[in-house]
Amino acid sequence: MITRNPSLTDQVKAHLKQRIADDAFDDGRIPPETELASDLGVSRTTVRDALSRLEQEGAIYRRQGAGTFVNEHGLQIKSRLEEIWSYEQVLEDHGYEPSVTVVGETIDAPDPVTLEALALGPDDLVVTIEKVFREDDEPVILTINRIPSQLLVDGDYAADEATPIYEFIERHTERALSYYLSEIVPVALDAETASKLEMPVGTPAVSFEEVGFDHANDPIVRATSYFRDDLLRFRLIRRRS
Amino acid sequence: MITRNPSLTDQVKAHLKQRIADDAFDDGRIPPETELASDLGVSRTTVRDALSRLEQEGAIYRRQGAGTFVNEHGLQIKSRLEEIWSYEQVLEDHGYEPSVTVVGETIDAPDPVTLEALALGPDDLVVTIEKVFREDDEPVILTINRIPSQLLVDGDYAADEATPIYEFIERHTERALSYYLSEIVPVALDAETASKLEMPVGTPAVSFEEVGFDHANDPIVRATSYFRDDLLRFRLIRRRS
DNA sequence: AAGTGGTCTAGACCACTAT
DNA sequence: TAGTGGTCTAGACCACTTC
Repeated sequence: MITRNPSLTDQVKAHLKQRIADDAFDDGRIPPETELASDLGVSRTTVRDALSRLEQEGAIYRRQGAGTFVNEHGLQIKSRLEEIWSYEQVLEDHGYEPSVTVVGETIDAPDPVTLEALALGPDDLVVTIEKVFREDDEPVILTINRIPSQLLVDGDYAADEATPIYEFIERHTERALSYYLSEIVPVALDAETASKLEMPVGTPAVSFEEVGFDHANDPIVRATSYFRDDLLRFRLIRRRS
Repeated sequence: MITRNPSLTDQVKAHLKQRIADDAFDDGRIPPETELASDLGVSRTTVRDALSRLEQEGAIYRRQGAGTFVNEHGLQIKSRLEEIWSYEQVLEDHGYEPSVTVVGETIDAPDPVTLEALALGPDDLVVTIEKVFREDDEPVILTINRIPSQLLVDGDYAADEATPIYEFIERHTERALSYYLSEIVPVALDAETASKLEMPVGTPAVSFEEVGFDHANDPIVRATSYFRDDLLRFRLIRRRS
């Protein structure tokens, strides 16, 4: 059944992804774009948009003049770094069934980095929410989210703090997350973080330092996250720009 | 002067990028797509392709119904993680003038990880090239590249080892790099690596473990890289997929 | 209501690969 | 030479924001 929303491109992409997963293409060869277009009853442009996105994800590769092929190496990529939107989803993509625990919640004056990153005034307060994501009782991710308290128009947000942060923001503020600007920072786990992740103090870890912006391009959240490298490793594809 | 190659899309993208850098748009507002199209004498599709790529890079943001705007926060991104192609370019993007030193070159039997990653046979050998990238005498990056010796058809490659690896491969093999599949791995610098990067032993660092594939999707190089976090930090944009 | 970006079409022509 | 993916066009219609 072909409808709008999700877009035709998204439907074509999902369809092809399914057929790739089912190993439905002989020799890993995907049919020509014109054939896909007429088979699916859409324009070649729509097919090409879907194929471009699958290529970006590493699911296929294309060779001009030769054809389009399944990329068996791309299957290693469970979640693409630049498309991460919630850590719940990341863990699910890795085959985990995550549980989330709120391990801390405070309202305080912001630290200097947060004050600067969120462009706050001297008297503004921030709500800090600290969460641990676990798989089978093993902690995998620790996140610290800081949101200006003035944005939380709905005072009754405490019960909702375990929901994914983008959803929490949509529910309890009048903003919505558009994108994150992230830094990849290497750390040795300090005593407090190590204990929360149940790892030895000093274990090398990757952390993300990021600021989330809304649709008007205003900063609305600063997040810091730590990851257990033994349980979760980030992969990505790099191409010539 | 409008020609093909670079493509129209690339020319439009470069043109707009320049105007953004020159701060030529009042209030950060970029003209409507239809206006850009007629001004530049190209179709709206071409303009939209260019704008989409600039949005991906974080240079602009778009709001349906409202318009297209310069993203002042995007200027923080010197080089996008998923578009890195040579570390020379990364350092130049950060305003450095890098110099490259080959600090080691061997031909040996591959270690087990390399053997597996490059799908080698038991008797195959690999050429290992180790390089340090410096800025103003400070080491910033250490890379180790491993290439099957059988691919190096040209025996006289030794003098070329300081050139960027993708160029080295194009010159001295019959293959060309198409993309890398990369893992982000946290490490504490061991004695040898620390000494090459002139940092204390045990310093936390980000490293990349990656395999490069050619246009036929065969693995042709395995690379491991270490970065000085105090001199070079990777940034990226994360969006909803 | 007017104007913006988002999606989709049908078709042309080019560049490259296979045979 | 035939067939593939790559680029580009002109235009239609939709969804959303702004006034």
